[in-house]
Amino acid sequence: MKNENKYPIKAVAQLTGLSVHVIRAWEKRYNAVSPLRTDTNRRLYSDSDIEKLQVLLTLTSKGHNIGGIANLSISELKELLAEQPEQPKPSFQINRDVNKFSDPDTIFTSCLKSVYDLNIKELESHLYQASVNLSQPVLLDRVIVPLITEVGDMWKEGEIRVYHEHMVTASLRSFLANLVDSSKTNEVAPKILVTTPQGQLHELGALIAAATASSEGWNVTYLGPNLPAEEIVGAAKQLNCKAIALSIVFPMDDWILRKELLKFKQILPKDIPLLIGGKGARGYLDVLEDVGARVILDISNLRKSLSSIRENKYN
Amino acid sequence: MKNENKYPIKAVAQLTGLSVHVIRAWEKRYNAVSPLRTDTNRRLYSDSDIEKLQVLLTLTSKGHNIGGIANLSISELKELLAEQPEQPKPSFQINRDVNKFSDPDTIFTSCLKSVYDLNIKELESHLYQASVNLSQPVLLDRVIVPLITEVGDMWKEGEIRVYHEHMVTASLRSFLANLVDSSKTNEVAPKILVTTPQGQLHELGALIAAATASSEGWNVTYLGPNLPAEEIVGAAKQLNCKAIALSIVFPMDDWILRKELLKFKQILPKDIPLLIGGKGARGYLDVLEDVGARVILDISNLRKSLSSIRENKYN
DNA sequence: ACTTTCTTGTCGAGCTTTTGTCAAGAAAAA
DNA sequence: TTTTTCTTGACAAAAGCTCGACAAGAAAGT
Repeated sequence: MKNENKYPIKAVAQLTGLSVHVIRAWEKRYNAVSPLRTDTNRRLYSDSDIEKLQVLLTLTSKGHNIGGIANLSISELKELLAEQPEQPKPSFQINRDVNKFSDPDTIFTSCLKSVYDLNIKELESHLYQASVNLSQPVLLDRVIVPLITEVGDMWKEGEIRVYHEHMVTASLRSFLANLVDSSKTNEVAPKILVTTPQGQLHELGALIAAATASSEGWNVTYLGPNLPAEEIVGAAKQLNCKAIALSIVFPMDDWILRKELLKFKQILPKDIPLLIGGKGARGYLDVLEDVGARVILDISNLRKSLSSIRENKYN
Repeated sequence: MKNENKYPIKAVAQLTGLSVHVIRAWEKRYNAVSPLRTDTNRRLYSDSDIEKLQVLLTLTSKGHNIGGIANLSISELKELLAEQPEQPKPSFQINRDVNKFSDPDTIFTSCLKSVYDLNIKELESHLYQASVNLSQPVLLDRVIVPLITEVGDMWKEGEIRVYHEHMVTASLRSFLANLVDSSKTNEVAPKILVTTPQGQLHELGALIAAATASSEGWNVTYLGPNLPAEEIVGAAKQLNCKAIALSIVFPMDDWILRKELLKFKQILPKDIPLLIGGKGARGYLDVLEDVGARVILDISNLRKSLSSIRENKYN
């Protein structure tokens, strides 16, 4: 285990979106984390410290009070995160059509079945039902994201083939793109640029971010995947964007992406915050800290960051 | 026995959708649940508490009165759930008024202007107008294809930047995807698989093909770009497709693509015609002939091929 | 048909607990 | 020098608790 404790408190604040005051308060009052100290008493946070803080932030936004969960271990916290209190689902078939249209878990299961069956039309109709009957947060959190995760897992496990995954992607992509542009354009709304860095071909994460920002009232410009840093910054400048959101899903140790991300340090104006999310984001904590980006853990986190940016409270 | 009670009331409210007031009222008036209390009198709910509240909510929304069912046990409630079906689903259509912009060339020029101005919303609104006022063939032939060509040219000439092209692509992509799925599925219609071969990331051509096939009455399965030959054939077989359409735009002398295309010779069943179009197709005439593919030069060509396949006149 | 009663979601007042924020003064780093 | 960080103590907003009230709608009685 390579224990690299290297982040000063300000970097942690930058990455997580917490304020330095809160970080210290959580440590003092609840022993949430125990960062190492330098000889001169400065705190030095490790990657796992950051991860724990991030999970705590997520859970608090889900309604947990910090005092009650701060002293739990990371694994316990993740259990809480994963836990979706079960909707009643006995194995009887009668139950199926009771709340078929308004229960996110049921819809999710239906979608998954459509994927297995390679039935695109059915999948799309389920998604359409979902978009009518569920709020956008619920739709994203309980249906779309689990679906993407599950399909990704099945693909890794070899349970489905590449074309299954492509099919779902194509379908979800057009569905999510609709969620974005269906919201009305407000001319005074702040603009945000959403895309993925060069080399990152998977765009579902970016689309989810775009849909979220859109539902939060932002004026979203979605550029599709795989765009070089210079282009991203160029577009952001020209469009006068208030923020940039990127999604990274490919796992760590990709030095090309590392290099690509580092470019932002040179060319990104200080006043444009950079939000980076996606499964792969955590593998690049060091670089992200370097470029002053904020790591986004999940959707609620993204919402929070967006609204804080909007109110100019950004750090 | 674990630490079962872990949800504060706020989390329960978010999870169930009930307001905190209602949760407390149900407890006080009907003893619906009996959450534990912390030392400081805060409520802590268990998973089963949450489950019960969820069931109660479902039942009340179906007409049961809370006072009558709140004190039942979970198992009794679940029995109640296993009753009465339901199915209301009104659908309505909005009728747009006819617009004066019905000339394809005018619309095309407007679109191009929007691209120059980097005004995505305007572009999308023009496209929407076009889809309302023009027939699909005209829309594709006179607006979409010229637009893509023109943008591609501008990009080559250096008149626009990469992000411009991305922007247009993203916009067109979602627009075209809509054209595809908006057509109703006919169960007896022949199926066609549309995608691009591995290495080909540009998908607009494929989307145009998909939209065309769709308007020709085919049942289109669009798999997005960049799929290996084995997967393409695998999907076509599983879906029992009557044809496969691929789009190639990247120019010649790509030996990887050459190799990829040659694979089809081995694995493609004889009875599935392979249609290959796009700007790049010409660069691979030799290979395509070898695989027995049909080269598609333009949209009308595609239409013709599709209808001949449909009537089994192919070969 | 018209009251009267019951049911039930919502709200506010007053109080306590939790939690984010800040200031001040000192020390370390840049 | 200027910025960052540290600790401590304090403050105030947010959120939880109880009790009570109110109003719209359903049910029941006349």
